[in-house]
Amino acid sequence: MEGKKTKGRQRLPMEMIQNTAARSVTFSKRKDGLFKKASELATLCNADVALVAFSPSGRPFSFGSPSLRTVLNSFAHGASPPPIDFIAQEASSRRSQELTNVLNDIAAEKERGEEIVNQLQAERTRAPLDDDLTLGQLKDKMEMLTKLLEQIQAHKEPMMDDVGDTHGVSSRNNV
Amino acid sequence: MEGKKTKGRQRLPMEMIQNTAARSVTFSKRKDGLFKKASELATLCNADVALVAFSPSGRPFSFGSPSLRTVLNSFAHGASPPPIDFIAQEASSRRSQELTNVLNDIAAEKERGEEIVNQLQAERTRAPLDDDLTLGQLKDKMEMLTKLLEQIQAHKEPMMDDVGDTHGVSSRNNV
DNA sequence: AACTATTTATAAGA
DNA sequence: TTCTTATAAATAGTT
Repeated sequence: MEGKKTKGRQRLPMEMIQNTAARSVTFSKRKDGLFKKASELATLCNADVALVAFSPSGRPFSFGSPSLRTVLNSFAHGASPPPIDFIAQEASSRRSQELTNVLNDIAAEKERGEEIVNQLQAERTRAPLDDDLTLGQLKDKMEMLTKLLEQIQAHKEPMMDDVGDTHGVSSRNNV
Repeated sequence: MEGKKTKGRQRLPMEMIQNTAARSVTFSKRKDGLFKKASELATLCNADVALVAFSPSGRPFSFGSPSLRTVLNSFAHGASPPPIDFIAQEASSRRSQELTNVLNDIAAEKERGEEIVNQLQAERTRAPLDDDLTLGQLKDKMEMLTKLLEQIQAHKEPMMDDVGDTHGVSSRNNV
C-alpha cells in the first residue's frame, strides 16, 4: 500500500468504446453523472427535465422533474410548463422529428456549418422583425436569409456515418 | 492586462437560484453541458438516450439518439422497469399508455414539419425575391425563415436538438 | 468499489 | 452574450 501511481484520467476518443467491459463501466459512471447533472439542472434552475437512457444491455433508466410524463406531455403538446408566451405556443406546431433530423444533418456539417451559424447568429441578433420595417428593409433581409438558407441546404448531406469526434457526434444518430 | 482576478468556480448550494438573471445564465451553461454529456454517453456507449428540458422561460430543448421518438417509444413499451433511485423516480406501471399517447402526438406533428420544410425548399427555389409581394406576405415569409434559422442556430451546440422556438423576436430578455 | 491524475465543467467576473 | 480564469467536479485507467 504505497506506490500509488495511477494514470489518472486520460483523453477519451469520442467514438464507441469497442471493449464491451470497458463500455459497460463507462456507461455506469457516465450515466450516474448525467442523471446527477439532470437533477441539478432541474433543482438549480427550477426547470422541467426528462431523461431516459438505456444501458448497452438494454436496461432502462429514467428521470423526470416534476415527472417524466409531465415533461414529455408538455413537450408533445407544446405547452411550456413555466412562463408561456403565446408565441412559443404557436411555434410548437412546427415541432417534428423530421424537421429535427434535417437540422441535425445540417449541424453535422461543422466546418462550414460553424461559419454559417455565426452569420445566422449575427443576423438574428440584429433586427428582430419589427413591425416598423419598411418593405424595402424586409426584402433585403429576406434576401439575406434566403441566401443563408441556400448555403445551408446546399450543405445538407447524408451523414449516417460519423465525423470522427471533436464535439460528440454520434455515429448512429443526429449530432 | 494585469489585475485580472476572477474568483473562479465557487461551490453552488443545491437549491433554486433565486436571482432570475443568474438562474438563466446557469441554465444556459448547464443545459449545454448536460446535452453534451447525453450525446457523449450515446456515442461512447452506443446507448439510446432521450433528453428534454425546458428553460426557465419555457423554451424546449431536446436530444434523442437514435431519435427522441425511438427512445421514448422503446421506453414506453420497454420490458424491464428502471431501477428506482432517488433519481429514477418514474414508475414503470403507468408509463406505457401515457407515453404511447405522447409519442403519437409527437409523430402526428411530423407532417406539419415536413410541410414547412417543403415550403422552405420551394421558397428558396423560387426567384430570390418577387416584387409583387405584399408587406404582409413578406413578413410571413420572414417569420418562417427566421424561425427555421433559429432552430438551426440551436444546433451550434452539436449534440442538441432545439425543436422549439420563440418566434425569434424577443431575444432581448429571454433565456 | 477505491483511488488519483487529469480532463472537464463552470461560477464569477470582465 | 461571449470570453476569461480560478476552482470545483467528473471520470479514464489502475488496482
